[in-house]
Amino acid sequence: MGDMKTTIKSVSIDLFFEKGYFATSISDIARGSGIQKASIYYHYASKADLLFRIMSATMDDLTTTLKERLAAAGGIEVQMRAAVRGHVCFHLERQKENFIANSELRGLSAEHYRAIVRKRDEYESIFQQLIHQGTVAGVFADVDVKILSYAILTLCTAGATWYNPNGRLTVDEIADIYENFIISGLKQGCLTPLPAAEKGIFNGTQ
Amino acid sequence: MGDMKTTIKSVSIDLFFEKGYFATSISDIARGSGIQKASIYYHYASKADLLFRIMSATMDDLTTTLKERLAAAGGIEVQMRAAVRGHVCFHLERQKENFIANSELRGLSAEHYRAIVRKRDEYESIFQQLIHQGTVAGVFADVDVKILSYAILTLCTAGATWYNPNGRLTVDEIADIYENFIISGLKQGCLTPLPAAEKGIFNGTQ
DNA sequence: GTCTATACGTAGATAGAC
DNA sequence: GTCTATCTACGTATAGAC
Repeated sequence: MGDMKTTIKSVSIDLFFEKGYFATSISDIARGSGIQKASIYYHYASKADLLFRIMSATMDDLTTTLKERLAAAGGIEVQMRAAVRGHVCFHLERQKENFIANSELRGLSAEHYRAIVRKRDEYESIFQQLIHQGTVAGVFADVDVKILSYAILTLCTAGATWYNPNGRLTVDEIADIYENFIISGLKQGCLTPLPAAEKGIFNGTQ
Repeated sequence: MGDMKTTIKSVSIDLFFEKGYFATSISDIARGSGIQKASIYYHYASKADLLFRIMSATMDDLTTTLKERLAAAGGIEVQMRAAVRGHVCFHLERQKENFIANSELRGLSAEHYRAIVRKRDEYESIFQQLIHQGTVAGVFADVDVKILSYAILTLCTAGATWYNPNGRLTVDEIADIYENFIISGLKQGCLTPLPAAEKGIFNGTQ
């Protein structure tokens, strides 16, 4: 946090989150950082460069966190719970960067855009593998993998839009709610009974 | 579609969706409409005025659609299914306007912002009432009404981000998937057994 | 209703002194 | 590393002719 390069990045995150990338000017960032706007260009090549570095670091950390959590979890349901919890917590704890990473893709150049989308796709594919394995194993209902992965991820990601750090619930409490909601949605226990062989018993409903 | 005022609005929806509100200039809109940029101001007071009219009309239509669907449905689960289906279909069928309405709030003036948020709150409260009624009646598990309403709405809304009209699935197929996922998530049949008095039987799982 | 012309501000970025 | 000064381009919006 000490050096100016870090300060500029930190100020940019705050401003991009509050006002949006396009509405934030280099002058705004300079003012927030306590320097003249020309000095920004000593540390960063352009405004788009700043945006890309923020997004790129966020995506890298997100995937690293997920892989760590999955390595420590065994069994498909437990892994999916860990993945969902990790996704929610990461997005709420680093709300601003995640909000930016999900809403300012249009500020990127073509190459940078591709780089970020590649990272996002890699992250999504981990969730898709988990869902696929769960359906094959009969732990989850026979759901559409692609649509459900988008649903689960955007659902949790949206938390970064409305989350209030001073609000009624803690990050862990919100993660609990999402975890149960999503696992129930994947199992669909009250809608379609799972094969008797898998569950041992039929679900009474329906 | 015949008059210039409608053309300008339609072109603006396309451009705001593709490039974003801030990245779209009045010159872009004029070029797309086949007139000079000064002529835009004969029809609309400002760029922000255009944005507000697009958002406002979209929100009004959204709420009207929901109320119509609910009036035709009986029973809490059936009503929730109708509400979810309506929300999904509206967002996919009018993808561009809905994407704009959910991502460009920062382009609005303070008063216009308040007006749109008021409309959104009214819409959300209908969902919150449904969830609350469902939990009281025991049709749904004892879930957190606020968080679940945000979850359900943002989940479906996000469809407008990734939906491809030429993609693998139809709007109705996607609506089916979302409906089952959400109803399962609200019932949580495979996680927490509902009160025996309400269901008549216990759910076998757990 | 649509045009041409233009006012006026501010944007991102660079040059070169210190 | 940070500054002052400046370039160049483009933004929204208006004035006034037709």
